[in-house]
Amino acid sequence: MDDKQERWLEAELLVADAVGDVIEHWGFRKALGRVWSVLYLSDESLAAAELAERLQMSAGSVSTTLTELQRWSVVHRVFRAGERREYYEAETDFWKMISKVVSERERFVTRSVRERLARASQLLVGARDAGSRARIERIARLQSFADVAERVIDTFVRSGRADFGSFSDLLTLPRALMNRARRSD
Amino acid sequence: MDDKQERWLEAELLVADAVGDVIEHWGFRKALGRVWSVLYLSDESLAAAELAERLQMSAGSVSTTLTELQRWSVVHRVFRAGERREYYEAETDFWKMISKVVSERERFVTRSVRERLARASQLLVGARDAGSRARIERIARLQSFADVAERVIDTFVRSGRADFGSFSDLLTLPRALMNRARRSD
DNA sequence: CCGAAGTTTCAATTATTTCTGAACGAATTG
DNA sequence: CAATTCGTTCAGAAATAATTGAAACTTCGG
Repeated sequence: MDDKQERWLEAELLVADAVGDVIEHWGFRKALGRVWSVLYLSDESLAAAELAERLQMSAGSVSTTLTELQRWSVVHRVFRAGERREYYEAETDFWKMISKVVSERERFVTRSVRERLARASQLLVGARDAGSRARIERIARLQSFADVAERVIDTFVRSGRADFGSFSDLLTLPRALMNRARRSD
Repeated sequence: MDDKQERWLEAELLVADAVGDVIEHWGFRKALGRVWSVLYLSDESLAAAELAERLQMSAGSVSTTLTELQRWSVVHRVFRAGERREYYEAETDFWKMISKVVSERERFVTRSVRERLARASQLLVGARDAGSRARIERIARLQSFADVAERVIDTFVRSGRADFGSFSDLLTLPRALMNRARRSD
């Protein structure tokens, strides 16, 4: 029945857009979620052209999106004997997806931020007055925060478990160093 | 010494931009991280004008940014007796910040996505052929994924601990329902 | 080798996000 | 109550990001 087909296409889009919105909320392009969804919902692997058709995207955009999804190990290319085109299927191990994404984001913190904090700290060495000491201390806090964050995320990626308990007071300065007006709300 | 002051300004910007980049990587505006940093590094609470000055932002943009930071409970307004202007200070309990953000993002999944998945599922009820059944099953998987995700995130927000072990095979379909070409890479 | 089919790349366009600056409003003071 | 100081808002400007469409490439069969 044709009615059935039509309903299915509507349902597919509904799901694709929902997933697209979720991952957009987590900082990715909506298209990534939409393409993954169609692949996930499909019985069999699909070629780029079919994705473009179903999601009303251009060939270029589908290509870009598939490349990115593969970079995140969230979609895989599959080989079909005798077929010229390339087919794709969705990764279904969600843990793989999460851990890949998280560790990727972690790498950024590690590499780039660390050295900038260190450089900032360098700029202040030798200063002896109270103000400077307090500033040095605060930068040091951010650095140890980066350390802890890296450890926690690392453990998370490895084991699937995370404990953020140690984060609470990492940034809070000892009373002695504080000199603030009282909070109003 | 003026040299000291200059170095400090440079260090401050270095830190602010580093933090800005991090939080940008996690899906927020860079300005949020920059403003939070300057507040965190400061001895005392600061007024909007000082933030604008130090970060070279317009008054409007500082105002918007501070409002958003407060919405996330990441910056607080403080009252200074006898002063007309409003002053701000950084929240230093990082756990508060994380949990607020995560629970906010969770809310989105809960509200909007659930009903769309349900609607998609509705569209397919009654279909008896194998293809339709498989599709219904896959949508059901996404739904239970949403359930589990919500539980895990909820626990995380409450306890600071998360265990993603249960995620691995949630989306994977039973062999019987699969009909795919073999993976090529 | 040629041509067809499929894919990637990229400059140009379009859409979206963010920021600015000026106007408005509220609060405070002389 | 006029003048001043802050803060917010918002229309338009500027900056970024995503998408298209077409050209360039790649692969493969003949």
